[in-house]
Amino acid sequence: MFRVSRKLLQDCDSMATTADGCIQFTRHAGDVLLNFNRLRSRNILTDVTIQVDGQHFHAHKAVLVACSGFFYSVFMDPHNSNLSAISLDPKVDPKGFSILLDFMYSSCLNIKDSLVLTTMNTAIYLQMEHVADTCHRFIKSRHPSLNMQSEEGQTDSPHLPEQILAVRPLDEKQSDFTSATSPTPQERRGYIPSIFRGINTSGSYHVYGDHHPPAGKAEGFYRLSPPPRGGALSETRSPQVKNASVAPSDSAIHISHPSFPTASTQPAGAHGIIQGLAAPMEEESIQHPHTSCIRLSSGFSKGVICSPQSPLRSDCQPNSPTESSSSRNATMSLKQASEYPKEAKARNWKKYKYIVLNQTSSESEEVQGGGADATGMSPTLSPCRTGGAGHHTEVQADDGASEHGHDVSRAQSVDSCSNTSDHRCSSCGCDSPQQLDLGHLSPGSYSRDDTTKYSSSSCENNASFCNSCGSKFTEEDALKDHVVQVHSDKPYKCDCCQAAFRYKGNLASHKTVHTGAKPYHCNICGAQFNRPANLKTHTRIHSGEKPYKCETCGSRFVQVAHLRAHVLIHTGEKPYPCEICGTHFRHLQTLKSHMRIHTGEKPYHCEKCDLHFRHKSQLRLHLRQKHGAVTNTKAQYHRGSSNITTGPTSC
DNA sequence: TGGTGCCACGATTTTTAG
DNA sequence: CTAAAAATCGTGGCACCA
Repeated sequence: MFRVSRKLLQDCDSMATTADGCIQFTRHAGDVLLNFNRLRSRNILTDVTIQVDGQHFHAHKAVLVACSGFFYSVFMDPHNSNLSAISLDPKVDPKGFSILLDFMYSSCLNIKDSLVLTTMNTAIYLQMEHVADTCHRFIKSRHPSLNMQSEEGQTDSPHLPEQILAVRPLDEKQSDFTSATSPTPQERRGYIPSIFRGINTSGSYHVYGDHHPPAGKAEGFYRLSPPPRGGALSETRSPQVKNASVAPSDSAIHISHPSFPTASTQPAGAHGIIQGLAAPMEEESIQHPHTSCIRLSSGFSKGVICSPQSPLRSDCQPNSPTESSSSRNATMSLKQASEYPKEAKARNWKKYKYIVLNQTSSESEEVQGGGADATGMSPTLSPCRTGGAGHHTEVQADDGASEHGHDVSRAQSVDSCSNTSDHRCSSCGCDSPQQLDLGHLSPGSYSRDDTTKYSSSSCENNASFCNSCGSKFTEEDALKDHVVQVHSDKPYKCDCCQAAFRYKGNLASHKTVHTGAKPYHCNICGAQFNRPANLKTHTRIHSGEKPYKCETCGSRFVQVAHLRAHVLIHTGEKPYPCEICGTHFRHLQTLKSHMRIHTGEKPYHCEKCDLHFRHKSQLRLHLRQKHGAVTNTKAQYHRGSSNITTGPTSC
């Protein structure tokens, strides 16, 4: 250990010091889980397949064991440690399992009214009591009349224990599944979650870590019998619960991992969200000394739901992650996001890291478009996903409270799970379900869009004010004109086309492209370039300089973009999907070429043979083989001057 | 001016169809 | 087995942005 200066901590915003001076990387845990989820999404290093009602889920045993007592029991058995696949009883709802699997990897539990019972029962089955407990409280909070009756009913349910973890041999006809014996009822009884004993505030959750499910063969499948669909609760639930299951509006529960700066948001009336403490606690929130309190956002309920304590575990089993007990980390992380130093090398590393551990294509798009890494803030992304769809969370990097001028309480992330954000001005009370009114933002905290930058509509009256000079306008158009004429941040305009640029250099570059001038010459080959930077890159061809090295294989590249494309080989990522046939490609160009299969386009034509080819390389090969054509090599031509030109080609 | 995303080329390899 | 088709991947250059 060593002590660090305040300056260092300021520079390294993801760090914090403990009392003994230990450097704590506050985002580390979150990053690790996020990366695990990315690995899972790309099926990298997953070591087990869980089959649920015909659907297959790939996962990492370590994560499963860390989060589920059930999986802990399965995989910690030395006889089962090599299991590569497990089949749950088909009665297990794959949707419920998917939700819980997503929770394991993201710390966000996203459930819907229609699935809350399924989710709860699956959680019971997987021995994720705290999740089941939360589901139960969720139901109860929506339907207080449910009260304890059903809980007691569950407690007394004579068949429940056996149903919760009924491990039985797979049907003999499925030969690829190994058989397994069932635990004794006494063993199973230990799995009864506390919710069936009522809301347990004593923390006396049952220890299940000492239980081991029956051992199957070392390799093969387990088949496991879950509680009956709908679970015991559904059998004894009150009419209110029935109503809850068909409630028209879905609700989402977000349980924030302490390491994740996730803040759930919700529109009034649309989603009920049990929100972690990423956002500052509101007045209705209560910090219980022994429990982590999660706020039930307005529009859903005004109540406070106290998250359950983590169930006790055996000595060797890790506790499952529970809800956030503090918003400190989350708040800090988001603040860090907005203040993260834009040091070039750091950005490069984050970019590289993003590539190496990027998600699926859809996620990739979200990251790029949603700014996951405009500043490389991947750790600030909420990993909340729904149904394995890989939704991302956009982080509102700017600090609402500081920018607003009022006491703005708003969620700090726009969560795709709820697809909304909760922006509320506590001063004037205005509510913006979509986005915090830019008019509340002070100059300098705006988007790059000129029109939205200054256009504002005060919550206090109908007048609009220029945030730059304070001028008042009664009409939005007048304000916009004022902004463009007076405060445009792109003052450099092209005389020819009126294109505007923020920087003088950009305008100069732009003019060079309209003139076509290429004043920069390569002294070795004479190649001409319009930009010194392009010439500099070009000269690497001659010097052999390849500054960008792949840390995996050691390959070196002239351009960092080439390295980025290259590392996809190692990650296995194919971020370009064909929307028609679903085939994924590693390179955009390949996808474009592939799309010609669907369009039937064959743009490359041999006039001598009247043959059409889909790919230029096909035509080239044809020309060589059939007509003895000699095409220019890359080194012999420059674009536009060769006999193989961009676009459709004929011989 | 550096960083970066994107486009495109072309050699090569892999897959598929006959 | 062979040819065609498709995919892979390294590479060079352009142009936008800050």
